[in-house]
Amino acid sequence: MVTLADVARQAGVSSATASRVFGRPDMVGAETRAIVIEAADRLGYVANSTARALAMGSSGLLGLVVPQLSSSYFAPLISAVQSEVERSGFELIIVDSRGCPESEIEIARRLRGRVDGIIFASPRSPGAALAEAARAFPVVTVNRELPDIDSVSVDVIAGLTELCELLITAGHRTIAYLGGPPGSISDDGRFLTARTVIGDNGGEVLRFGPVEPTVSAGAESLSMLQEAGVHAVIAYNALVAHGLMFAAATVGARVPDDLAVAAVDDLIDIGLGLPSLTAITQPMGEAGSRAGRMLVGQAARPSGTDPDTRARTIQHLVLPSTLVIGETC
Amino acid sequence: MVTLADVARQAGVSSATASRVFGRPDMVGAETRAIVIEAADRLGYVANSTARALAMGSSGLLGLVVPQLSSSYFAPLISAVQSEVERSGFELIIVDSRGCPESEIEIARRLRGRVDGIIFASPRSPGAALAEAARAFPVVTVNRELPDIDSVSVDVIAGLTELCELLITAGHRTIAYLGGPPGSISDDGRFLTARTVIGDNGGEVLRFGPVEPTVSAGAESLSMLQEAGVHAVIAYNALVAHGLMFAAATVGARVPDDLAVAAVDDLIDIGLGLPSLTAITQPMGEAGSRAGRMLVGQAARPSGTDPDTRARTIQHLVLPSTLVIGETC
DNA sequence: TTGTACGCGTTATCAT
DNA sequence: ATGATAACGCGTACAA
Repeated sequence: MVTLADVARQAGVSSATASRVFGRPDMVGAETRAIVIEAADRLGYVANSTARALAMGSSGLLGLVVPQLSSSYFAPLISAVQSEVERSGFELIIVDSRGCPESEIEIARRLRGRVDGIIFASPRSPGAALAEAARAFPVVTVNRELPDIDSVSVDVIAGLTELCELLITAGHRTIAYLGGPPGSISDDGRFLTARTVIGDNGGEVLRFGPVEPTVSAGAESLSMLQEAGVHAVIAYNALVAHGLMFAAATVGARVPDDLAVAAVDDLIDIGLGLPSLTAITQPMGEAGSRAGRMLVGQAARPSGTDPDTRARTIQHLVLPSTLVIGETC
Repeated sequence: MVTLADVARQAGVSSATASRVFGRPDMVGAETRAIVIEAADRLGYVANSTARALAMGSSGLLGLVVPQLSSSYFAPLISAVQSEVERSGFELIIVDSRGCPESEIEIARRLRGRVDGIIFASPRSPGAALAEAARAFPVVTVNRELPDIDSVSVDVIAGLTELCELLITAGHRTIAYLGGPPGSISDDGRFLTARTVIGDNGGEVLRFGPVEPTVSAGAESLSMLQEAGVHAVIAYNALVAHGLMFAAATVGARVPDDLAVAAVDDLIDIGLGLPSLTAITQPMGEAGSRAGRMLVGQAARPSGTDPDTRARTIQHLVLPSTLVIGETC
């Protein structure tokens, strides 16, 4: 490995000057700079980020913890966080907690002292554990508001309300809610919202599930809905909704005439590309870039900053979801 | 931040002893060990992995570069690599190259000096650039065999041959190949294999596409196939295949009677759960854990090891794909 | 078994 | 503008 000292020696300057060439280019004479750079890439010098991190007291590494890496829901978030973070000169380390609360905090412990901050996406851990982590380093949560932690969340309630009203307007009175996955914090909230809104409008909502958030689980659920005699369904998830539609198509049921289908999120952005579904589009990409920006803001702040100053300015950002009306409803 | 020195002072021992308690527990007296541990977690000591990395000359960090994070194809690979790597006490940093060759090597440059090794999954970069990276640190490629770099790849050719023979046996003579995505290295290979095998058996293969690897792109392609009068299609990808099937169901075309559908990979493992498709199952999870193991093996080797020793033992692991016969064919 | 002292590669302070 | 030097936190010969 070729070090800064090697470059300095080769260029005939001190290692301090060589260091400045890369860190503070303007603090060094134009010609010396040229010489050093020349020497550097002749020797193939690459800065050792570990040493730099130790000297500067920060690693330039940020963490993102998601419950499921392969989830279509988080894909745009992950992508956006990565863009945002790299744009600010940080590196991103993405970890999959596999939906397991204990592993979330286990991950936080492992990452401690290695990253400058962490984003927890839809964390399932107890708030206390997250707060504990937040005292160790900057933390931003997504879809989870905790008193002392910056957060950005998507307001599905608004879109869901709009959706329920749409269904009522369309004449539906009995509406199925097909929920999932088991253990999801947001599932209950969605059901309750639907029940309230629809109940207030003289309708009734039947809760089915929970089912796995997969196409086949959706397909298998169709008969259940048909037996219950429902003609409108709100699916937890676009995969489930498409399973329903797929099964409906194969048994000759018409959408939306025989069964109106809607979903709480869509899959347009993530390469599945099934646009005509009536769904609540959640701006996960936007959420990701906002969360990324918030974390960078915290992490970039000189570590000497008075902790109290940071504690007093907790942000809770809420992004609106929008109802996209397709042909399935 | 509480350092090892703090712990040592608190415990009344030297920092060397404190260090050994965590690194070489057996080299320290039982009671001193207890005291140090006591002091450590009373102070809430967490080892600074940056400093450790600098001192030991390795970071305990491995990198995984994928062309697309949200791809259902790579999801099981990513998951497996992560498991494997964590099992060996490493941390994994996952980066999305967005399918852009330049960004692959750009990433390699950025990660240099920060990670102990990298896995490139289905890299599109020129071989020379990858070889260059491989001289800087341990590298393993997936689905790309380069002379001097360890690799593990999945042999789709075998499964595809089998599939073609199946279609021929079923009586098909004119078979469509619906390819994509643009720029994929493997796409050409698949088409050529299909043409060769089917041609050898007196059949003919028509190439369509490339199309985006999405469900909707598949759905939109159906009419194209119907106009061409084909009754059997091999889709690049299971998403595309399901788009075709979805479109077929809605226009009343029967699968497999009117149109036999097969795909080169499936989506069973990744939460889409659509099992009845005839498809070539690629063991991406297995590939991931093997690649992870290979990289760990390289990275864990003491850095003082003679470079020549490592250079002479390049491994190219090839995993078989298997044809899974569903109802669509 | 334990302590002393040095090195890892870089940045930052303080001279010059 | 540049150079000497002290950190940064930890591992590890080497000595005791």
